[in-house]
Amino acid sequence: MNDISFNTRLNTRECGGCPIRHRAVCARCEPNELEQLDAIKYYRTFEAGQPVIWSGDPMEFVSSVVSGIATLSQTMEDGRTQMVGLLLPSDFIGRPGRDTTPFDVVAVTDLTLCCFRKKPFEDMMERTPAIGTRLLQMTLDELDSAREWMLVLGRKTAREKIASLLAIVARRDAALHKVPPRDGMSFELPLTREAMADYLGLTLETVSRQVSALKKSGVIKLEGKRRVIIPDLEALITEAGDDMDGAPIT
Amino acid sequence: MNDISFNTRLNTRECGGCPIRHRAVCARCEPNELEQLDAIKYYRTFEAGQPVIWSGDPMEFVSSVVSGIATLSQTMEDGRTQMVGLLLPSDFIGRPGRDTTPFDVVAVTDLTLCCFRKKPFEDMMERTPAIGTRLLQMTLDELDSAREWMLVLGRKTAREKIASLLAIVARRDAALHKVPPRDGMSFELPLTREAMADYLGLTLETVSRQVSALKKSGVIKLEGKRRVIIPDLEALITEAGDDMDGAPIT
DNA sequence: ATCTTGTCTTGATCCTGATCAATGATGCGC
DNA sequence: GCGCATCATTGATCAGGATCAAGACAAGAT
Repeated sequence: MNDISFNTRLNTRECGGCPIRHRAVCARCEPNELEQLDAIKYYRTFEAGQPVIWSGDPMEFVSSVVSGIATLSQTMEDGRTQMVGLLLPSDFIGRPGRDTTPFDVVAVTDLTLCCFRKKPFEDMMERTPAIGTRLLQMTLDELDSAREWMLVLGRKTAREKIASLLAIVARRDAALHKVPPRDGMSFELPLTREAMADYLGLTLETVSRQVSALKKSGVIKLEGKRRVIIPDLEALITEAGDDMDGAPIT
Repeated sequence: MNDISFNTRLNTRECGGCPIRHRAVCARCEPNELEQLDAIKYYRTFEAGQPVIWSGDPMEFVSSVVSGIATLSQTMEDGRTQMVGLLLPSDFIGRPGRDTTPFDVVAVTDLTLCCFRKKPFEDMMERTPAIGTRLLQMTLDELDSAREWMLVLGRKTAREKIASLLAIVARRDAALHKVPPRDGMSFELPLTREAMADYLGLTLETVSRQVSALKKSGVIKLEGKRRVIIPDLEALITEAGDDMDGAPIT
């Protein structure tokens, strides 16, 4: 793959799963009926670790993740925290119709968001029902994911939880590169042990132990601390306590 | 309150939170632009304990709960079960745009659903964007609730989980009767200990013990096994580990 | 080269909630 | 009334994961 084709792909790729299917980067693409939105859209970048918005803040924009990873989480007064969503490229952030943000959003890696000021976006939704329809589909998918995660949090063992997380990240990573997940695939795990613990309702020590245990039993291999290799995808999914069906490739 | 006024209220009340704000029972009400839906809507009743639909079944209708209570749940192959939603009157069941049902729906009490065949409902959604908008709002609310529940499942102790469940049912019960929740309120807990356990990711023994413990410390009172009295709402919410804000009255 | 700092691993011990088991209520059919 | 089924309570014991604590490892900073 040479530079030109790479750049071409980059420049013309769609803005992730943004409900408005505009182009993310290239200004030279063929016009479409939604280009008016260019007037109200802008990009914001955040460094790894930076908060994007806090729970309770006024919601001034909605956005979609262009690159990088963010987390959606809640914290109790005594400091216990639970991650409630992992935002990968193509995920949507925000709630048309609400004024305040319900959860904390934090950039895990360097992060680029494609933002729309909220009011113009809502006006646009009214004029273009297709946006609402698409947003409804995305929201329904997220609701299914959240509910599937409730099974993980409520009923799975620590080992199953880790395997579930790895299986999900593997699937999403594959989907991001538009290839089916396969045996032997590898991916960079974007989360620290602590972030994994927050996601899974565990402590970081337990996460570390169970990751080691999965490595020892050959279900996963590690390159360094973060790159994970999945020699046998079905084995991983079995460890997660899932069967092969279910689990859409989201 | 005499019989006539009671019947009048009953006959003209809206069909819960159904995205289509038609009248639930009365055929004599003033016509509105959505009455065409009467042609595609019908009612179904289920006895307590009956399944409404199983995960994976083809989805032939969408519906809204008119009366009674249903649960939305998932089960693993080995039998571990996690409830992922509690469907009270006004809740919507179904997924426009999807063909199969993602979770099991079971009637907990006797249940009446107001159903719409799925295809005509989808057509209607296309012609009437307001329905989609309303459905989007409802779905976003459900997503928030699901995410709040993830904190309960992932990070709260057994005692806090029980208190959280009681607080939620108390709030929803109050909302259903259109009164604010208040100290001294009481409600019929519609769930068995086992169903509570499935909702909270606990065993029924632990539920029983913690309910007893909350009773012993005076946070709740019981009349029989099922009727719960909340002498001090704030105390209950404190036991749940929440602060007073958050928690919309849904 | 050494010191920091952040991240991860591993060990020892404790405690919450699961599991196994027995016993009480309550309601229902006859 | 009695037997039976369902649901709930309570007790004894166990185990999975939390907690507390010590070190390992890598990447920068000085």
